[in-house]
Order: sequence, then structure tokens, then C-alpha cells
Amino acid sequence: MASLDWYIRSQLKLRHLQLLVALDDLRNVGKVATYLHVSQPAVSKALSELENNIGLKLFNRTVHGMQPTIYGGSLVVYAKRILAELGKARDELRALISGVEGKVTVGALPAAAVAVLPKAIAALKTQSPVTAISIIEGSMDTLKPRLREGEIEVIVGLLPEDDPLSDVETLFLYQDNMVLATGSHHPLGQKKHVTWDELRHSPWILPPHASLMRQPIEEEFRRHRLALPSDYIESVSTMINVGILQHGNAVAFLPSVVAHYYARLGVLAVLPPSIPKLVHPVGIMHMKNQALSPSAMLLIATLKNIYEKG
DNA sequence: CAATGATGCTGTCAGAGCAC
DNA sequence: GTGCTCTGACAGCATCATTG
Repeated sequence: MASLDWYIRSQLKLRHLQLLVALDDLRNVGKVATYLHVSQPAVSKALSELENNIGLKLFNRTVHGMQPTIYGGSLVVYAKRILAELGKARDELRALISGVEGKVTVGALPAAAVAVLPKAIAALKTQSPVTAISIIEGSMDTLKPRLREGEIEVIVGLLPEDDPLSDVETLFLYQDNMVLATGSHHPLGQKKHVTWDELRHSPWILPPHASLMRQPIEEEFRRHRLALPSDYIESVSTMINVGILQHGNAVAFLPSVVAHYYARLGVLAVLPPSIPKLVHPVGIMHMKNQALSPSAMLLIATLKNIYEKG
């Protein structure tokens, strides 16, 4: 076995990192071989060589395929980060070659999709038209792993509760109100007062369990001594939620800016304020231990500038 | 500097072992 | 038998050292 330090510093190659990530994703040597355009023994040998030189077993071979060991799983996390960083370097170089100043990949949570990001992007493009922006919309449970792997540099949306031990840095922008909304044709939309008892007979659109908004909504039901609705759809997509409300008879909590935006267009009705509002902080998240690209720093500065001015 | 041979790396092919 | 992985023999290619 070679020295671990020496091997990682001078012998570990990108090929090995690609192999580890592909094995973790596909869990099958044959599929990894096809994916990497090599033969199956080439994959098997490369992994064996890696394990021998590191002196640790990285994957357990089972009849159902490959399962990462604790060592393999740990190495895969870093391999993904390194490959993501290289991807960013490639994008940055491509951008420089094509005359673009840089690129930032942003994860957008639903609260950010309609108001926060479009406003910030418009401001950023005025300031730096040649900065490229790539947006990935999703829920916290899908975006956070991609943030940790370095694929996404910044997430904008509802902030999780403060955790000093977290590896994610949070920056507060503003407090967002969640309001109840229905389609503009819904009978409840015409009423001056709506009770929770009336609401429980409607179908609901709820955020998934992993979503930050799910718990406060469940608490609101408990506070009114009501069971969670049995007729519900789980969705985190703003566009789909608006479409369902528009074409059906469901109700849903939406970020205030989103609900009022579609209410002005005549698509949705915002229910009367007799229903208590849910309040949640909206802001920016990025990894504490990963350097931000100049483009990501510019986006964060633009966002802070907009919301500090109010 | 160019040509040549040695060496190492990475790959393929063929076949074997193992579990179901 | 099927599906999976591993091993041994060998080949192609790039790099390095040596020599003229």
C-alpha cells in the first residue's frame, strides 16, 4: 500500500473521481463501464487499484451491485465537490472566452421564484449584462444536496431555522407573508370572512413533508383542532400550484407576493385576512467553507442592496 | 535535436467464481 | 441459467532515459 498522503497528492486522477461518482450513482460496474465508455474490467481494475493504493475498501461488492463503504461514501462527497468545482472553472473559462464576465448557478425555492430573483436578476443585468445566470428551481431537500456538492452556489428562498452548527451560511433579506389563495372563480374567494371549518371541506395543495412551510401549516391545523385534509396534493412548484388553483377548487398557502401577483391578473383570489398569516424569513444560503465566485458575490450584493433599501 | 528502446499506464478479451 | 464482479494475458499508447 502506498502512502495515503502521497497517493492522493500525486497519483489520484480525475478518472478515479469520475469513477467513484459514477459508481455511487449507478451502483453497477457494467453500467458505469457503459457510462464511461470503457469495458467492465477497466472499471473493476481501476477501482481495485484505487482501493489497493489507498489501503481501504471503498465499495462492497454484492449480488445486487456495489454499495459504498463509509470510506467510499466519504470520498464520493469530496469527488463530487471537486468535479463540480472543475465544472465551474470550465464555465468561468468558457464565459471569459466568449466575452461573458462569469456565471452563477442559483437554486430558487418557490418563495423566490416570482419576486425575489426576477427583481435581483433585472438589477444585476443592468449592472453587469454579461454575467450569465443559471437557475434551478426546486424544494430545499432537492437543492441543498446540490449546494453541498458545489453544483449550486447560492440558494434563494425561505430560510431554515438558525443552526450555528450548520455548514450553510444564511443571510436574511425580508419577512415573507404566506396567504391563503384559491382560484378567482372559487366561492370562498368572494366571501368577506372565511373560517377554518369552511376550509377543511376544500381540497388542499400542501408543501411536501421536507418543505420548510409544511410544519407551520400543520401547526395551524392543530391550533384549530382540525385534522390535516385527506384530499390534498403535495407540490412545491409555484407554477403548478397556481394552475391547480386556477382550474380546480383547491386552496393553498402561497407567498404573499405570488398570490397578489396572480390576483392582480385575475387568476387567483386571496382569501380575507381573517385567516392568520404565516410569516417566514426569506434570504440567501451558501456554503460556509466554499469560496464564492465573483458572479455569486455580485448576485448576493445585488439582493442585499434591493432589500436593505426596502 | 532526433531516434530508439524501456517502462508504466490503461485498456480489451476471454474465462472463472459466486449468489440467486 | 442469469447477472454480477474479478483475474490473467496481452496490446496500444505516451512518457522518459539514453545514445549518437
